[in-house]
Amino acid sequence: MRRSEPIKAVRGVRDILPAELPIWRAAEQAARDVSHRFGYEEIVTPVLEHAELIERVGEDTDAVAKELYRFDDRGGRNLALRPEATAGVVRAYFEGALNQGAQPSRLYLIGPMFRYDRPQKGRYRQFFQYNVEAIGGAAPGLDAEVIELAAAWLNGVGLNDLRLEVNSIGDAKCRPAYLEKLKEYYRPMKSQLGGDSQLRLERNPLRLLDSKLPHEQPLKAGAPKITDHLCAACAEHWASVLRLLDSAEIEYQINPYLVRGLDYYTRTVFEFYPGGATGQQDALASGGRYDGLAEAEGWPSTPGVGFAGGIDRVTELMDTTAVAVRPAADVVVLPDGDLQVEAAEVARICRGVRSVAVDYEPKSLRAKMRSANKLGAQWVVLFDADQAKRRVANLREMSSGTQQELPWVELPTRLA
RNA sequence: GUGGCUGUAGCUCAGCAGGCAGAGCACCAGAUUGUGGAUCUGGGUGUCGCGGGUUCAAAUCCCGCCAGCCACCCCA
Repeated sequence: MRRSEPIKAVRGVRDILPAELPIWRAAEQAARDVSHRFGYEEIVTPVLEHAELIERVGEDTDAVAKELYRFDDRGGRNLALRPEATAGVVRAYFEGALNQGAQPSRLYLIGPMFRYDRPQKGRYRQFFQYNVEAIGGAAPGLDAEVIELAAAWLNGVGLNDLRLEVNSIGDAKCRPAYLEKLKEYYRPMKSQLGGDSQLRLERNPLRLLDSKLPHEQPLKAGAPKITDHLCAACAEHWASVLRLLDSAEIEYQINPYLVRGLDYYTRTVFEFYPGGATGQQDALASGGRYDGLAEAEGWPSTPGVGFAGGIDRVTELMDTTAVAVRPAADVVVLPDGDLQVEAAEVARICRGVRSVAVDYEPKSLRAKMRSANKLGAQWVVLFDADQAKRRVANLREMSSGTQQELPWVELPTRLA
C-alpha cells in the first residue's frame, strides 16, 4: 500500500507547540498586564481587511506590491491578510465610534500578521505582534507614554539589555522643505549612489538616510539632519518628548537616520533593539507618531501614536527557564485490564479537584506507569477488575512511591 | 526577489571517490509475578523530500521542483 505524501505546513508558518506555549503566554500576559497598567483596553480586529485599506496606507511600496497576501473572495471582494495592525485599528476606531468617546482612545491588540516574505531567522509569513495605539491625542506626553510602555513590556519579560533609538521626522509643514535640502545635498553625488538610492533621491529621499550600503555611509554623515530643520511646533514637540524620556529615566540614543518611508508618519519615530544587535532587522519593537494616517484612510484628520512589538522575536530572547512548565495532568487513571467505563468514571470523580487524564490503551501496566511518569503526573490511580467491582482503587503518589487502597468516593478529598 | 548550506526511521543524525539502509534517543516486549524513574536483553518501525536523467547497479552522480536553515533584500 503506497502512502500518499503527507501534507506539511504552509511555507513560512509554524506551529506553536504545547512545550513552547508557556513562554508565549508569558509574553502575552506581560503585554496585557502592562497595557492595563497604562490604561489601555484590548481590541480585536479582523485578520481580513479590504486590500485597498492596506494599499492606500502602504502606497506604492515594494512591500505592498510584493509582500501582501491578497486574494479575491467568493463575492469578488479584493481582500488582504493584514500585514500590520495599525491600519485596521484606526479603521475600527472610526467605524466603532471610539472617536466619540474619551480621547485619546488607548488601545492594544495581540494577534497574527501576514507578510509574504522569504522566511529566515525571526521572520515568518505568519507572525505575531503586540500593538499599542493611542488615537485622538497629539500631546508629546503620549509619545513618551507609548515608549515607556514598550520599555515596560520588554523589561517585564526579562529583557533589560536594550537599546532605544529615537528621532523626529517632522510633519507636512516642515518635512517638504527639509527634503528639498536633502535632495540638494545628494544630487551632486548621485552617480556615487546605489541603484535603489538613485531612485529614492527623487521619489522618497528620506529613505536615503537608512541606506545600508557601506560606501554611502560617509555621504550620509554630511547630510543635513531633519532635527535641525523642524518647524517651531515640531521642534517643541520633539524637545518635550526628549524631556519626558529624561524625566522617566529612559535611556535613548538619537539616531538621525531612523526614518519612515511613508508620508503619514510624523514627528516621533523609535525602535527598541536587543543590546548586542546592530541591524535594523533585529528590532523588537518599533513605533512612532502617525498624524496623517486617519486622513490617508479617508477619515477626518486625527493624530495617533503607537508601536508594534514582535512576539516571535521577543519569545526567542526570553529566558525559558523562568517560565514554570506544568504537567498536562496532575493525576493519571490507569485501569489494569479493559475497564474503560470504570476508568472514565473514576476520572470524572477526581476532576472536581485535579486535572485528570486516563490511559485507555491496551498496554501493560508497566508501560502505562512509564508513560504516566513521563507525563509528570503527581499521582496515579490504579485498579483492576476486582477492585472496580468493590469501587476501590490504589492511589499512588509518584514522588514517594507510596500507595494506599481507597474507595473511589474518597479520592477527591485525598487529592485536594 | 538574490545567494549559500541542508533534506535518510517518530526525533537528532551517520552512510555519499555508485554495490544488501545504519547509530543514538524515542517507542514496544521482557529480565525483576501486581506498579514508574536506574540497568540489561530482544524488536527497525524507512516511497533515503518529490520528479526526471546517467548507469548492469543511485541514498550516493547530473537536472528540475518542493521544503528547512542562514545571509542579502524588504520591512507598511
